[in-house]
Amino acid sequence: MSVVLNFKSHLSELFAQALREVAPEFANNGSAQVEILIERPKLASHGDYACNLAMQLAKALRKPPRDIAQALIAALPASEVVAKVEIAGAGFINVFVTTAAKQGVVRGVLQAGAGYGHVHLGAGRKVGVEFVSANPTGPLHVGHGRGAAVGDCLCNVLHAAGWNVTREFYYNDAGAQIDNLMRSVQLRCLGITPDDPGWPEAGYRGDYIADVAKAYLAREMVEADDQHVQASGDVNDAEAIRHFAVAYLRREQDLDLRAFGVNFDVFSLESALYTDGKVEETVKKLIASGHTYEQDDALWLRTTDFGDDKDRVMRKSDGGYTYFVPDVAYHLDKWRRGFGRVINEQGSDHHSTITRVRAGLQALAVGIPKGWPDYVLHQMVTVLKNGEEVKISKRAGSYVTLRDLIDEVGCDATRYFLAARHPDSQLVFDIDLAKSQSNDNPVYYIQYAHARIHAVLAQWGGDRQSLHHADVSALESEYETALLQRMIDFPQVIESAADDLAPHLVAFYLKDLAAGFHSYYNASRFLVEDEKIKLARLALVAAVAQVVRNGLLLLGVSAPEKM
RNA sequence: GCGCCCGUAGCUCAGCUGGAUAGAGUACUUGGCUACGAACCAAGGGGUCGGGCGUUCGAAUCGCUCCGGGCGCACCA
Repeated sequence: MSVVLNFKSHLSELFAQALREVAPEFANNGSAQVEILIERPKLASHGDYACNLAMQLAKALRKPPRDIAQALIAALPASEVVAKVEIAGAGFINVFVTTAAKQGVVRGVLQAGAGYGHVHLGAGRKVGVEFVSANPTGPLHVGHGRGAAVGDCLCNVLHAAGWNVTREFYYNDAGAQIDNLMRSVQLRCLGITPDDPGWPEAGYRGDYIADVAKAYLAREMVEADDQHVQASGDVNDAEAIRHFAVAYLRREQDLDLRAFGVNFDVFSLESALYTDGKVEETVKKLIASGHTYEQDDALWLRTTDFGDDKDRVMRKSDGGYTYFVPDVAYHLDKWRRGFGRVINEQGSDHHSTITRVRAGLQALAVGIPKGWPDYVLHQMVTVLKNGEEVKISKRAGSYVTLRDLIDEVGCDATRYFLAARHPDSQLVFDIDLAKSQSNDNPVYYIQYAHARIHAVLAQWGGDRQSLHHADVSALESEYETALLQRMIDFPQVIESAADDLAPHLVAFYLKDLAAGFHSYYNASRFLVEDEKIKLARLALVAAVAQVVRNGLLLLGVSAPEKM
């Protein structure tokens, strides 16, 4: 007998068959349609799975829902998985799954190991995920940290859901902000500080600018994976300063990201889009498309043809391009690299670019689908320190850097904090709370479950491989079946997180799983006399540890065996 | 003014492809280590799901509207 673990789809098929018998016109190839929804009830007394089919059909069939439920149950094909079926409430059909069927998950988890939970939604298709993409004009702050945590976790989840994921970082290393950066460093080289009257309004005021200037004057070398830049020390060489400052700050950002456990496959430079001629090419294509026009010495794109509320300038009257032109060129490049799907994770303050970029891509008329690319926008992070909000402004030099957070509250806790909330909700990061109560952080609660299990397994000292074939038929208690069911849910959590682009679901799932384990731990003993019971329980908790570990790795959080 | 997001327990947040008695953490009260890790567990109080109207057998969830908060509305990026 093959082991059924995806009870949801199994039950869905059973109900589809029953439906064909009871109301054929609503079945798959019938004229009317109804969705067969199998959900997990909140209360255990309502069974393991519930189906609301009867209530959906009641009106059309003009029969009481409970009568329809009765008929559906009568028509339900036999299954080894189903222990009991009940009608409840207004007409819910509650299904109880046999404990024996649930027990199969233990072997399933232990054999699949790190692969347990993986699903095939993506079918190996390519998806490009761009995230962080901070301007190389200063250190990464909390907001970037949220982008890094959410984006990286999303990538992990998509990978687990069967997508072929590429992580990409885009550097806006051209344009006006970089000019400001260059000028700020140059002034610092000349000994002018932000407090001096000659300091420009748009200049960057942070202390790190002085560090860059000092390094430049000292003719330091910036070494990183893809770049080696030697400072000339010449205060009058604007190009050399620009080049060095960008390289210096990119290196700092890379180091921060690495310390945060986030790695990218591809780094794209805005400046390269100019030097490679991709910006020019995009402009020519847009002009050829007929969606552009000249007005007031500027070149405009008629983005209103594609749903924008007003047209946008492409080439300014001073001859330079606006930001969104290289952005369109960049996305055209992504499309040509074969990404049928692209997800951009950004702060919600960038949401106005969405319409523009999509409009530009549509104007190109190269076959890019309308809603391409996808966006995940995280809301702003406000930071509390000493009970007061810290205003983040690069220019003012007021900062809470990602590096500070990693140093003060740790990488694991920071990642968990930033990834464990819905991207749509604003986030208050209370630094004092995160620091002072770091032991109450939910991430430790989850890690503790993992460590506890490993302590038990170490105490036992037996061959862990032997647990893969343990007889688990003794696992019948309330605690045990609850844990079995939670582990069965894991693949569906990954599926939902990938579908909804909502990595925080993994964090909440893990908290529930850990809670289930801690309750079990306090209510039971594992190293008991009875060999069969002992091995069954050890197999169960070993499987739980595996799922906890798999989930923590999705979040980019470590799964320590001791803490 | 227009667009996007949010408003759920004192606080921080889940739940939102409509489902049954709205959940967790924290804080507060009480109990549990001479047995595998107490960074844990068990029990208790705490709610007009921002307000109103509507759709529905059924609304925290969908629609409209009002109120409140965040972000964005450049020939900046």
